Amino acid sequence: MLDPHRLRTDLEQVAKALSHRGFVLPVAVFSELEGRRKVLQTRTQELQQLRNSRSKAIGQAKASGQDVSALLAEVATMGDQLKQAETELEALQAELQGLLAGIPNIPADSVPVGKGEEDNVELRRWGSLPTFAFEPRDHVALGDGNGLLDFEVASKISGARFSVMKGELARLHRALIQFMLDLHGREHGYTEVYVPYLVNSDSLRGTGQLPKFEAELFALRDTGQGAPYYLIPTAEVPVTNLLRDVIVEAEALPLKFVAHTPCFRSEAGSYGKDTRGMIRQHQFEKVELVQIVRPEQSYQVLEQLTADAETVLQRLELPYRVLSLCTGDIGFSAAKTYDLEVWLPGQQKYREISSCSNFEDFQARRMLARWRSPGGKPELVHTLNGSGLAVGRTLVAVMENYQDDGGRIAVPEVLQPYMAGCRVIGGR
RNA sequence: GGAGAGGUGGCUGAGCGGCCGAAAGCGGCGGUCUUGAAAACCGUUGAAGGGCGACCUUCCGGGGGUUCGAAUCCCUCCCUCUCCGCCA
Repeated sequence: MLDPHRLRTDLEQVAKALSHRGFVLPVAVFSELEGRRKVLQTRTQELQQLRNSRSKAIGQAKASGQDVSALLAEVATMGDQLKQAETELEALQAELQGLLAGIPNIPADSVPVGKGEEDNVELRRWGSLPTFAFEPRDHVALGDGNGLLDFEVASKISGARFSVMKGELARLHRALIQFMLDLHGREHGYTEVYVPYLVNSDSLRGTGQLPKFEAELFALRDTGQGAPYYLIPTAEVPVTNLLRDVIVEAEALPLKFVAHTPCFRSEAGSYGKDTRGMIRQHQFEKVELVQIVRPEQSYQVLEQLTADAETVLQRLELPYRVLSLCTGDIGFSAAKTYDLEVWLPGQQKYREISSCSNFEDFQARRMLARWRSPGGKPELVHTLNGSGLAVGRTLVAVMENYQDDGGRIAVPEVLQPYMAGCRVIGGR
């Protein structure tokens, strides 16, 4: 959520900044609502003040034994007036809140201006692309038919966009998770957390998935009482919400968390996209990095967090590149985002494997996550997160980059300790 | 699932329908004292919103109701704890 005060005082500038990401701020609607809000709020508060002072007078008169019938008569019609004003104000504020909740974050100044994917700026590349003396297979060809990957049985059990991994491949997948958790936990100083995979709507509002992106979520059938649960689309939701409605002491910052969770996405609107293989699934594993920091440090931390994610690819010796997403391509809540894209020989393309973002105070304002600043006053923290990494896609990258002409897959050196020394899997 | 107890400020914990944004203690901050620190003593200390401002409004788990007036009474939901049952 943007700062409502800024929206009131600097509407044109905000609208301009948002136009860079292709968002049209309904300026006229907003200022009209805001104008009415101001009048109505003032009036409501005046009525409340009057009621409070009259009620107090009645109390005092009663206490001193005076007759209060005159005072009561005076106040008789006030209740309805006040109730009406309060109801109107509430409706108006709900409308404003709804509008506000649908406004995306303002891109940082350093974000390249552009319309979409094609305008993202490549910052650097790491590693050299593997060369093969044969036509490299994609991960489906490498895993299907030899018992490692089974999409048919997955679709029988569940449907499209699910997969079943077996044997050494399932183990390699698990090894990746352990490796990533250990790297970030032991070497990068993140605290490992285990969190719920089902969350309430407040949590999703806090990180910005609701109200705008409900269609991308899986909701559990309402059990009849209370609000429904949602399956998390990313660990970012439960982990960042650890700080919801919390004021942390300055010394406690930065808070660094790493969590491994499954992620569930409906992938609405991506029909026909990446239908082959396990690139785009309804269920996948991810190791997520989350940091809660002082505002003045967040951009420095974004670089560090991105570097932490890059380390995973470097240790796995997977070639990748880093993009700075342009204003037209960054996510709803983000002020700035770096994407890591790994090289997939089977597609002869770089594909997204991590997304590292600084949300500044956008999420913090929604969830009221604050820290006690040196002045003693609570201030909003800045929140960041990044995949470190998407496990399913990392597995795909390992399979495709480490294949040999027999369709076997070499186990990256750093994973071998997690595989009981196993050095090669698969083949037929 | 059954029975009971409870949710109040950073924490613990009081709170006859009006003098309660809320006692007291702890913690925090400032000061006195001290070479310095501790102790002691004095003062101060919740959050959100509106207004240039004096100031005003809202908030005692969430929502609804009764009342001129609700932390306090009623309804409802959620959560926590204890016991029993069941269960990985």
